Amino acid sequence: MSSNEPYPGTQAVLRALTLLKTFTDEKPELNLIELAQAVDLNKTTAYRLLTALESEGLITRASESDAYRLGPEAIALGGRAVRANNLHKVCRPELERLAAQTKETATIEVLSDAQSLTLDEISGSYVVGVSRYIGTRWPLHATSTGKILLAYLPPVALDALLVAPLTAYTPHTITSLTALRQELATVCEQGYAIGNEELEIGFISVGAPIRDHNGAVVAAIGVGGSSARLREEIVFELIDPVKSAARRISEQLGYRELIEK
Amino acid sequence: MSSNEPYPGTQAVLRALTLLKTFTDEKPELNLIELAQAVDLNKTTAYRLLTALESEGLITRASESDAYRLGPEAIALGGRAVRANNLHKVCRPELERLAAQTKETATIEVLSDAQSLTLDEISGSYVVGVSRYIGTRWPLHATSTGKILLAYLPPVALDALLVAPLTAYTPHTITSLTALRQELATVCEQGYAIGNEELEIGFISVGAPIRDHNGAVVAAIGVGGSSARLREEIVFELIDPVKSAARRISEQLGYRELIEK
DNA sequence: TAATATATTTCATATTATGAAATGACGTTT
DNA sequence: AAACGTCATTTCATAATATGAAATATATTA
Repeated sequence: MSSNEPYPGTQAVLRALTLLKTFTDEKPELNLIELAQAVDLNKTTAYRLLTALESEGLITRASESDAYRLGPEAIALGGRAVRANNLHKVCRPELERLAAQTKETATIEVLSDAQSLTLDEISGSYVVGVSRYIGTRWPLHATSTGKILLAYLPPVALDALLVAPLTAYTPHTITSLTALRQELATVCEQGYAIGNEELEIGFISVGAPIRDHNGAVVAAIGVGGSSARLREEIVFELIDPVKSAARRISEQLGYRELIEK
Repeated sequence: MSSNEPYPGTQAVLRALTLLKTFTDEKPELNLIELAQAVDLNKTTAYRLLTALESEGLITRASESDAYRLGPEAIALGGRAVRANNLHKVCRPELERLAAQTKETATIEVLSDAQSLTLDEISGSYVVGVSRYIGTRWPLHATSTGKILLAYLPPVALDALLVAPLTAYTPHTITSLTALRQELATVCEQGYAIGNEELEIGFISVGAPIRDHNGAVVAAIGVGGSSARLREEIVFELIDPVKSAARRISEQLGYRELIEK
């Protein structure tokens, strides 16, 4: 079977899932017509699928307007998905330790869909809000953890992901493919990556690779915060804690560092 | 249309969603046969639906075994659902309902800056003015909602907030730290708090905890009014409505009460 | 090597999803 | 108050699509 032909007999399900994915942070509430247009479905069909999704709690409707939005069951599902990931279990205590130690926000990220997906997050003591970014995806070339995830990729996989143009989020974003490859080489050599206001002005972070028992890099751990606090010499103080946390997690995943040089 | 007959033309979608819900914290990894049996589906049908879910990233398979588990897209979906269902949106209709039902004034409050901050308010029919207190902060130890917010705090955080002296606003205000700790224990046990003219003579209220998808208490909901109306037996009639409203809001935030005893 | 257990594919069939059109609900304009 | 507009919802004839029994592939165990 060709790899991206839809599996036969799944049209309705695929359409329903596409509807679910239409809800974004930018447009979290949509009405029937908007949804039908966005996914190019007949209004009636969209309505029927939405009714099914609603009956199972995956979407709800604002009581006043009758706009649809993602529902409680989606939240519960996401929670179960996070907890099912055993990476999450192992990383939790290390994230807490890292956040406590540095007073900055610590996250673990995995590669998902050519982006960096935040699996878990602990806010540093400077921030009140909790886990605002779990489940969010970030561009790989503009974050410290993203660069980690890229840097250790096998060449073929890397080539597939490194395609121009690289969106410039700030004046610091690396936008040239050669410059990025250069940076990734440095990252590999150092064993950590720094994200210096490349995604957002005012945000600086440090990331390090998490390896499984085969030595494959399966995730990245990072800490970051406001550039107002993290002046250059302070950023450097984050490197060791992050690398140590990454090493301890990797060890728990069965990774044994090679002794030789 | 009868209310719990499935909407026609949605069999496949409903079956797919049922499959998704089969993954739990206790059994986060399932193989084809287990899944098919659990939801009483033909093996082939289950397989086809799973393939569709997998192709959209809602489920993945452990690379070694070929067991299914919830995938990254489920995490991403959950994240978006959390952000789309903020407290304010979810609470609004429940506040209105509570105010209509009890004819008293209903509010939601969150912890902010060692005080209880009124996020939203709906006046009951007995009160003339409307939402006079949105954005106001109240002492934690002298209100029903404040005591709720304290009662479920982790010990360390509680210790940081419980510092003498506790200002006496009325003769009923709890001013001893030990008495307050005692009261908070009772509140936890009961699942509601009563504020009996502790902030202001003539004002009585009942509060209950609102939990997010992690089970953490993130807000409190309360109703209250004049002690002239709310004689003891009437106050007790508020408890159930408030607790129910809190429970419904929590459910919408993705909280799933534990089933076990 | 055979046997077992599981995943995957095939394919004829009719059940089920589909969408055009009609209707309903509700607010806004004339 | 009537006419209009917008959007959600229902109806229903039709065929496209989901279905499941059976066959096959793949891996693991005896």
